Amino acid sequence: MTTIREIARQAGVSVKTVSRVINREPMVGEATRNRVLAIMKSLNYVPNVAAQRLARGRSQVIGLLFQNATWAYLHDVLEGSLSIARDRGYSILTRLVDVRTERDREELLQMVAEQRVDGYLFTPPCDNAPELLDALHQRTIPFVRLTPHNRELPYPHVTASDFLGAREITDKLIALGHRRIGFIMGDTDHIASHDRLAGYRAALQANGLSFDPRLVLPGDWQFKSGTAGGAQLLQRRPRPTAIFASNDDMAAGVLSAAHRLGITVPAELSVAGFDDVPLAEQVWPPLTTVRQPIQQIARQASHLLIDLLEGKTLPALHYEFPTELIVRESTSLNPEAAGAR
Amino acid sequence: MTTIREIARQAGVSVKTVSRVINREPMVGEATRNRVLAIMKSLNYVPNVAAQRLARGRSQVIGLLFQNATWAYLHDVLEGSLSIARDRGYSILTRLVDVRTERDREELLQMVAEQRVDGYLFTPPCDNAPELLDALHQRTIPFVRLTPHNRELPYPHVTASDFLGAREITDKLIALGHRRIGFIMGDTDHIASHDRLAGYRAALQANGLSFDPRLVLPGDWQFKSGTAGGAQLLQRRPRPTAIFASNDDMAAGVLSAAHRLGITVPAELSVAGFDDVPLAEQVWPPLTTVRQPIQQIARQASHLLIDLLEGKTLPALHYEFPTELIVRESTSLNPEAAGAR
DNA sequence: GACGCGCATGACACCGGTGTCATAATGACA
DNA sequence: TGTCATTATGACACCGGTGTCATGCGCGTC
Repeated sequence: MTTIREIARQAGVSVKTVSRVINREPMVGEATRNRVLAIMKSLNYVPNVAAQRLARGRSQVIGLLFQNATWAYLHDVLEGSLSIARDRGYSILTRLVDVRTERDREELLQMVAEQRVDGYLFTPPCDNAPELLDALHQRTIPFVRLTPHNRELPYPHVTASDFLGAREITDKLIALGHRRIGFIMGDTDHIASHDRLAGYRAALQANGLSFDPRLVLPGDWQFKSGTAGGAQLLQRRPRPTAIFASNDDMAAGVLSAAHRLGITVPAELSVAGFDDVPLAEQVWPPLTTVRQPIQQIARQASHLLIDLLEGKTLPALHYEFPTELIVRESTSLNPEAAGAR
Repeated sequence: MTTIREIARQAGVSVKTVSRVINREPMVGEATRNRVLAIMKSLNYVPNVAAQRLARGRSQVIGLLFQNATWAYLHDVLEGSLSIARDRGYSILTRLVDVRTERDREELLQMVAEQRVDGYLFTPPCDNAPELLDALHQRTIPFVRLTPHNRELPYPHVTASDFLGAREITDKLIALGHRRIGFIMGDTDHIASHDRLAGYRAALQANGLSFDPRLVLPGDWQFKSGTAGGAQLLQRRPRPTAIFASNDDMAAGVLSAAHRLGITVPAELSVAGFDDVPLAEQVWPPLTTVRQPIQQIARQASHLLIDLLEGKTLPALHYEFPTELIVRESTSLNPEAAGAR
């Protein structure tokens, strides 16, 4: 492996000058720079990052934390953050953690002490540990949360507009003539659950429909809670003609429940989800849902984190991106409404 | 941050002795070791990995490469490799690459030159680049492939027994009385596709059934090719009473095709998949499939890679793990056979 | 009592960069 | 022509560990 000293020797300059060229520092003469660059290229030189890290006292590594996020979500997060990190000279260290355990929380702090990572990107549900966030903040370890559970904390985060997305898809169901629309909630300690419920309620109200609490069932984002909630809602009399589940996994559960009860979708029941994960297209019938711009969110979050790592101050703490309504075959005109016309 | 010198000073020993304690080297007196450990603990000392890496000339980081693997797969790979890496003092650097591009291939080599990573774990389809593997081998950069496309190359890999798994699930369908069993293949330049087909054929032969090439359709692992292949198979007369798709995504596609044609599963058609991804449980009806021990494979691969990194030679190049048959509701007795009894 | 040996420890160079500060060269300006 | 700011460059310590080799010591052996 060729070193900076070898380059310096061949170029007839000091190692510091080579270092300046490597780091694109301004105070280097045009001719010198070109000479050094040429030699670096001819020798196939690449700087040793371990040495850079030691000398700089920074690792230029971002820790990306996740636990059990859906994998489509993780994919988009990786895709987005890796591209930004690469552009800005950082690496991504993926870490599977359980922030509820003291052990993992300790380890995250230690990773920084060891100079393995400089800062963290949190994906849900990892961000759901205020004591950890406080500890990080106290040690001035930068971090950014993506689509966090809790939006009240005074720490930076980037998210999608759950409220508007939910309102839009509920509006759509209402526009299709549905009046009795079931709702299955996400995990209650995830703020998005409440926002999506609020969006649902806002749409009802805006359309002059009354909110019926019996049509709202709890869930936990998992497929099984969709099956259970769906089965329960479909026993209500009069039966809801549409069900909006707070995510696609649960919506797929609703489809299963409907199949099991012999109820055809969308003829007898419209089903809507949220997130637009690949599953949404792979169930029968494909789900009408709401797409979140996860890659965009991840890119923005990465930029923010790197800005923080480089000592900049952020113009704002919280960033919100709009969602997109995706209409597929799991929803249709309410037959009752069609008949009443 | 406290350094090794501070520890040495307080313990009244040389930095080298502290270094020995840190690295659990043998030649340290019992009393000295305990004294040093106590001081390290009291000062909350953690060694600086950047310094270690520089001094040792190794990064203790494993690059985990992937492209568009299914995310359940990636999850298990991460879960498995992270746990081993953690135990053995390594980190995992996740990397999204497209090995077909010269640029990404260059970058992988550069990452090693920069001492960012010491070796690589390849997940499909990333391993499908012989020129890259050769280049790595030539530079003696260790790597291990997980469930690789090509098993002929003389490089280490860990995989599951596609052949046996496919034979077992086909056996199961035959045991249920099916005689006309459609088959949808995976991507043909993936060796697993051929192994699964071979398993299917072996089961037919072992049961005295003749192989009918008209019942075998091409596919590419994607959901859509399952839809297409399923639709085509279901137009054959006499119609197959069962379809074995080479992975769960395509099997889900077959389910969709059946739904669209009004064919009920499993009453009129049994459907089987392969891989047991979460999707398998989330479609209707839940899929009978074959589970690969991905976490186990990932753990084994990580061990092998770290052994290589630490200069050991492997007892064998290729490792194969058995699969597990998972029976769910997408398969049932062949009604024709039941009637014929 | 001299010798050899195994164990415990330390001195010191070294890994390959970066940061700080000094210095030389150049040009503008009084 | 002297002064001073500006630009370009270099010397050298330093980051925080590890590897190599030398050394000291206690003890069994002849």
